[in-house]
Amino acid sequence: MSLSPSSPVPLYHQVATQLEQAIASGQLPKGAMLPNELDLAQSWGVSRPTARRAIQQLVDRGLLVRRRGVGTQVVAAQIRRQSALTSLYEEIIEAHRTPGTRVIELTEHPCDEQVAELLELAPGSPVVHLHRVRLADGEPMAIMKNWLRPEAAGGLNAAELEGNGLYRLLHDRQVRPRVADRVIGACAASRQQAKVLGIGVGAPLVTVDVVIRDERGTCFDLGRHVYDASRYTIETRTVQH
Amino acid sequence: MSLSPSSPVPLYHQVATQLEQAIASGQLPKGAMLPNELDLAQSWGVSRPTARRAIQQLVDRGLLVRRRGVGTQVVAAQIRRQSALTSLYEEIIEAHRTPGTRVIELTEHPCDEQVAELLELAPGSPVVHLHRVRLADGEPMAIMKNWLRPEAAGGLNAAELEGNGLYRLLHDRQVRPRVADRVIGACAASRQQAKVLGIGVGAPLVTVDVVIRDERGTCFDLGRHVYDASRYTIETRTVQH
DNA sequence: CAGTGGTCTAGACCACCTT
DNA sequence: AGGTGGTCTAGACCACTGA
Repeated sequence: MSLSPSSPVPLYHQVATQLEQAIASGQLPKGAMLPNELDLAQSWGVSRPTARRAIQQLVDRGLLVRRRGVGTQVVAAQIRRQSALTSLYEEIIEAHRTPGTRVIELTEHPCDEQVAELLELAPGSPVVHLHRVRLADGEPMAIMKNWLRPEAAGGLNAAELEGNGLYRLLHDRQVRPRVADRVIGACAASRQQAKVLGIGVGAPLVTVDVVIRDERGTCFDLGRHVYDASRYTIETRTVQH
Repeated sequence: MSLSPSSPVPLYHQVATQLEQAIASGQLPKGAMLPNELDLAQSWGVSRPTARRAIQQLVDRGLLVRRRGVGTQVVAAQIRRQSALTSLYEEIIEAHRTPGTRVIELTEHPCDEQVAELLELAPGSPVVHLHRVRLADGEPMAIMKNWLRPEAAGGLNAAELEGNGLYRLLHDRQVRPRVADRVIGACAASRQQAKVLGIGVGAPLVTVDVVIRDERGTCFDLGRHVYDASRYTIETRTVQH
């Protein structure tokens, strides 16, 4: 294991990353027991708290399981990327399909009451409204509507949205999502939705309403997204502490 | 703040709990800045690492936000219970509705190949199959099918399942869920599903496939659940690190 | 520049599990 | 009894923010 103590990336994170790779590569197969903390810390050349922190990171993600008095065990080689706050755009790429976007609308206009309340703006303040259709391999897959605080979305244009995920672009503008609240449900496709997605009226859709906050705790994005249920599912992993 | 150093519940958790209550009660309103770590640690009578750990716990749940060089701020008074691994039974109670269960089937029989692989059993090994309809205020809300390892579900009977959530009963048998992988999607109600749920054929359903592992990393439960989308949504909170 | 949170270390004690 | 992970402490240094 090769660590750079002077690197800006923390030691515990370097350790965790390499440990994760050892699991993903099968070098540490499912069911394998790890050495104890002191041995690991010594072999990594770090203190016990630092070693613990690295291990804990993988425990929190469900890759390792620990039991007091027993030891640390590898649960699964599976390395599901925590879909987290990443955009659908990246998910499509990871599935080795070609993402695409059609921008239907990108306007700035006064917001209604409901949007104002959630974005913590005065009613009637200007907000950026974005309406997209997301494609995978050229076929429509999702209808995505977003309402953004203008200071976050300023200067966005349709051209760059066609080639990048929204969050990628916001990231470049120093807008970083931190907390995402989602409400996931289902509904039947309306006539309009069915037409856009190329499916039948009444076909099942997965709906996701999302509220995104930045590191200051202020909400800068509301999303109302619907997905063709035959083409998309949401995968989550929860770990009990 | 009153702490019991000799209590079996860790200090950092006692602190976190009381801090959470202060936020929930509005004593620390949304947007409020907390004192710095050293002051907090001193006022709580704990060391800085312990204070940090308590704070971090709330940061991970999205209640607090921290910025280096700036401070710690309350994000939201909202205290969404992380639906986590809890059963629908508890969720219904929290919504102040009356839960109910109809046990349709509770049998032990040889499993098919797919179930065997996921439960890590030899094909044809006996598994417990459970088929329930969940009610809220007497109205059907979800159809839940589960396949359980017999050593986990041994001795379950229909009577106790009518009055308790499955996980409550497993908990009493020392079976504790640790990692849950969920795949969430949507589908249209079949004729049979529609009849059971009292909705129209083709009505949208939320589907959840779940794989539950215990602290040893072994999978002891598979679930295939469908919910009436007009009555149920899934709420999640994700925090980016 | 002063103040904040982020990282890292060293060592102590304890609760728990296995044998 | 011996080994494991879980908790807690004390103190040091650093990176970042804002005035």
